[in-house]
Amino acid sequence: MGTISPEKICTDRKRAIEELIKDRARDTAAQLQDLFGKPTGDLRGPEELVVKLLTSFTVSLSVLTSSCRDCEVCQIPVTTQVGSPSSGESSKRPAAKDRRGCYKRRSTSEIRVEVSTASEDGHGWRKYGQKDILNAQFPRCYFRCTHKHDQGCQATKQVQRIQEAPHMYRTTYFGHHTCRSHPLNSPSQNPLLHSDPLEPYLLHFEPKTITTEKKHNHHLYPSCPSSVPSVKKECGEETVQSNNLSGDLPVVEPIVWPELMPLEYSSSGYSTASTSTSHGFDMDLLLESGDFGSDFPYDENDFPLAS
DNA sequence: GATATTTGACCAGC
DNA sequence: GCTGGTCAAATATC
Repeated sequence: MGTISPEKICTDRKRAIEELIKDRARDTAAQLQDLFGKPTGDLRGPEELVVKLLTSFTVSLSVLTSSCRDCEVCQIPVTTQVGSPSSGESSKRPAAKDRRGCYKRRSTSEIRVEVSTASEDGHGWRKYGQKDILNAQFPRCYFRCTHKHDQGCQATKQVQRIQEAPHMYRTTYFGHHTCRSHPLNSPSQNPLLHSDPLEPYLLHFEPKTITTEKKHNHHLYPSCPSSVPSVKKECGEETVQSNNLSGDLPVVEPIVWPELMPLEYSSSGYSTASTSTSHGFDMDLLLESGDFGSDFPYDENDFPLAS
């Protein structure tokens, strides 16, 4: 009988990782968790099972990714160098009358994927596009760093609502911030920027302290609230950082958008619906190291910002 | 008036 | 040829 080649093993492992990472098992568990949305301190029955399930995913991912870390096949997190630092979008523009669409498409840059329920990452993002994606129910929004021009920051991100879990958003970060728009951008100051590549795979459960001061973003910027609050602020003055993934970080202002939690939140606070407690699990799956946050590519009526 | 968002157009890659 | 990513003019908001 033939033996299974290492490549085959790695391929299978990769598939397993993808199954865990992508929309299926993890999001299903997340949906279950969301259905329960119970406080952290009193887990019983189904709620506890959900937490255990999510924890199992975390452990599985860690095992799978650690067992073959150096294999190319298993390199789910794509962290390759860009061919040239001069690969700016304007480096290869033809002298056309209309430069629209004339750009240098990013080849492969540092990619980080995050799935979270809400909030932002403290960076200033400017939306530069939106596309309807084939076979996707929701459009994909494209953001670039606000400091792209003034500081040459090449960080971009894509935000897309997860079809199977509409209350969650998949944020894909490309590149990293070279601007100084946020103190947490520094690994030494950001406990999330672990040196261990496995750390980002952890599912983060955190007690979310709900405040009622979440109006300003949503009301001022109903379309893409998370992309905006910090836009007009100077570097280092970011104060809104709701997607706090670590208990070490101060919860400045947890943001829960009404459309995300329609049964729980009202303008005056939270009702006593099933997930209305002042504490709840905020599951964030960091699939790659580094940044964190997501966006809300929907308007105040919860309609996709499609054309 | 300045800045951000929307949206159609264009191009790269498959 | 199709799809996704980006640009930039038009528009909206502050």
